[in-house]
Amino acid sequence: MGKWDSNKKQKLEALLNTGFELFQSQGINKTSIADIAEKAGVAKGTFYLYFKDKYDLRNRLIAHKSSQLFEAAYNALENSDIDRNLENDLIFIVGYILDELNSNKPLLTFMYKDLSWGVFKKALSETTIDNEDVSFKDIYELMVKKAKAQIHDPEIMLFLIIELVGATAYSSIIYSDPVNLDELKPHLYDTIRSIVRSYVE
Amino acid sequence: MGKWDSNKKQKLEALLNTGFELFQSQGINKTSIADIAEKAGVAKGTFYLYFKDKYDLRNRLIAHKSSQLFEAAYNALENSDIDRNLENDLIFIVGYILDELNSNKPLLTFMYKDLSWGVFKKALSETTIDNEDVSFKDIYELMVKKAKAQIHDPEIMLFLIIELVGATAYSSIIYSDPVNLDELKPHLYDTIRSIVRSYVE
Amino acid sequence: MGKWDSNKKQKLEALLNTGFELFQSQGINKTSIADIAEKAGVAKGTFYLYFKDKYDLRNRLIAHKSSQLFEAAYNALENSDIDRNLENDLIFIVGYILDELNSNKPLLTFMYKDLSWGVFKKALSETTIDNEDVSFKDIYELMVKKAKAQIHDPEIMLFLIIELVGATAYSSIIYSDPVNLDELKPHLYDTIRSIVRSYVE
Amino acid sequence: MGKWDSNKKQKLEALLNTGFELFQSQGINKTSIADIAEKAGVAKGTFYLYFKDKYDLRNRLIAHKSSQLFEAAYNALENSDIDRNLENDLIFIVGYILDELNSNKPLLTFMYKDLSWGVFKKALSETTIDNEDVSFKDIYELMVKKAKAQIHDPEIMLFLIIELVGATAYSSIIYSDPVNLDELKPHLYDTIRSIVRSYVE
DNA sequence: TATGAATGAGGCTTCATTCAT
DNA sequence: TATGAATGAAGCCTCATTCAT
Repeated sequence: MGKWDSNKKQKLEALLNTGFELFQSQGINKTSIADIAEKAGVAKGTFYLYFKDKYDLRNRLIAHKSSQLFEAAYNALENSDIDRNLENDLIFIVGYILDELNSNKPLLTFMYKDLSWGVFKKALSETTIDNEDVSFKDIYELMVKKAKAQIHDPEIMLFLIIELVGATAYSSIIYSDPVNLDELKPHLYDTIRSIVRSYVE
Repeated sequence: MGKWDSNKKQKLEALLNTGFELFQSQGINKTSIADIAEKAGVAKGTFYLYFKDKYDLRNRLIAHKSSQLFEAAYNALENSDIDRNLENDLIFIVGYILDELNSNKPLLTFMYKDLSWGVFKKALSETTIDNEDVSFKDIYELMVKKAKAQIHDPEIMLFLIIELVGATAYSSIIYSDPVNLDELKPHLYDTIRSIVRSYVE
Repeated sequence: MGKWDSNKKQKLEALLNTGFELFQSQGINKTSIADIAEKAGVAKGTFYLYFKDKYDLRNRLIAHKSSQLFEAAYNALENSDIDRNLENDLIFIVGYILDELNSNKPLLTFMYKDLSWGVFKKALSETTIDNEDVSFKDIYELMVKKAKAQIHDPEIMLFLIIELVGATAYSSIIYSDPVNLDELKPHLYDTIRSIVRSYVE
Repeated sequence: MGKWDSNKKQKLEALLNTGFELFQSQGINKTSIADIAEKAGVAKGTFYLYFKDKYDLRNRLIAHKSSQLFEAAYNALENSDIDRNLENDLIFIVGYILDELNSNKPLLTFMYKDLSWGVFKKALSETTIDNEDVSFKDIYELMVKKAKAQIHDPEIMLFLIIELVGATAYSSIIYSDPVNLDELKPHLYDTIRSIVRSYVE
């Protein structure tokens, strides 16, 4: 990789990092492209060489960060010594992600706003930098396949779980409303178990 | 009521209606206060006599519209001949609201963005214009009380159901992703039944 | 005086007092008529029954306050035991007013902005509430007449002194630039004495 | 100098000139940034690339114009054949400036409003474009040094003279109150001579 | 006299985007 | 690729003033 290319990559990295920082801390509406460019140390015009507009940047960031989160959760699962089965695996992953978001509320806020299943699915299919061969989608498929029992409609099952967790977690973590995360967890885990069981043939 | 008071009420109504229309059709970001005022036939300054800013208007509209929706759903339930019990009642209400939102997608879009459980709870406590004595909160409490079995943590149960339905419905109705509403319904109803059952003591 | 009239007078008083307060604390540009009316406890429209606009109110206040200041200075002079002659009298009055303004900087700021000799002369001719027969103009004329020597062009002499004192005092009291009030005083007094002497025939 | 730099300078010049014109003719309160930009032939946003707000522009203009005025007065003095000494020099300069302001009342109005000794001192230290090495401050110091007698507190002496002249000139030129400029001059000159003499050791 | 809702012109400022360099 | 001056539309909001009551 020539010096030129690495320089180019540096600017892209700087824009991504700065964008993430600012979106997290101030929200996307209050972050201007001028802010991002200045803080990233590049000219305003340069921004447009890499992104269509700030929403383009945001979408890329959401996909990337979600993907990273699932990746980390899965790695933790692999290194854990819990009793492995579909229910437990899903709950471990949910728990990991909830704890992560709870300790990084700006990240939660950033990811949640305008988050759509579409963006999400894209993120789940995305292969992360560290593990270039496997996406969470692949992993989930594997988990389903390995399950002792047959699961019907696994995608819808995942959809229900993710939306349920996402929506309740946001309210719980950000507003502690109607209960805080620790109080929410048992309810959530019970519900997830119910959902999984109802998809077992 | 003096000539002024009625005039005042008219302007307020005009602003509310116009705001709702424009937020629905263009989204809040692309709707300017100037647009609202002009279309409502009042001066720009008049807007500020009634609302702090456009987010204030939006919050009031969301609360109002949500409240109306629940009210209508409950009225329909009362006039229906289904076998009445907590599970059936909740599913009827969810179904009614989903159909309503499915046939009025702009309303769904409008209500869902930045919808928080907090705003929602406020809406649920709000007494509608038509039925000045009862809020959905009251109704829900009654439904719980009437249930044959004891329900523990009814508020959390409602929270789980509402967030689950809200999040999945949005994706399903707006993007038909991962499935369309008709395909989603049975999954959703099963899940709701599971949830309710797990809260029965 | 009927209740009606006294009520009327009360509103006027309230507007004058509130206007003075707000002009002093925030400046005239940042004070709106709405502010004044609200704080004075009257309706906005009422303001226009008493004043043409806020500049009208300001001019009346400046004239009134200046007049009061000179009145107070003169009263102090009368009760003092200094060696009475034109030079000493003027310096006493100047000193009194400077000390007053130094301890009430908002008053100085308020009076100085846009203060014109025209407004001032009007103020000097105004008879104050407490002493309804005599204005400072009368007093000054008396002082000049009583002087042992003849003074030519007494009005111009007063003009020079007032403008000199006003302009230097403002800079000195507000900014301590180029020197603070205590350092300025001897210079000012010397200059005033020089001026007076040059008007003695 | 690149094409851009020269372009930049042109825009700045245009804004300065237009701002001066409009402030002079309409006053700063009635001059909007939109007016200035439009008349200068630049976009409204461009204004903000050069100035923080219109008061920033005004301050820069006052400093610049004052500086120019003193420069011109000093040049005239150098080319005159009066009997040179501190008193005469100062009176020559005062006279020159008074005549200048008398024949350019809008300039006087513009410079006088909110003029502070602070702004002024800055202007006096400013080196003008034409004569890049010498400021009026330097010149004044030279004049004082060259004086046959020792002058104590020369800065305060200048302060007294400038404030006296400024304040009286304004009233006299703009309102002919209490006398017009020609009538005022001898009084002013006498007073200046008195002041100077009182600072001679 | 007194009110205060309504007006709507007009100010300030931001910022995404372009384009000449 | 990279720059950043310039643009100008667009937004928000304030506020003096009017006028029906």
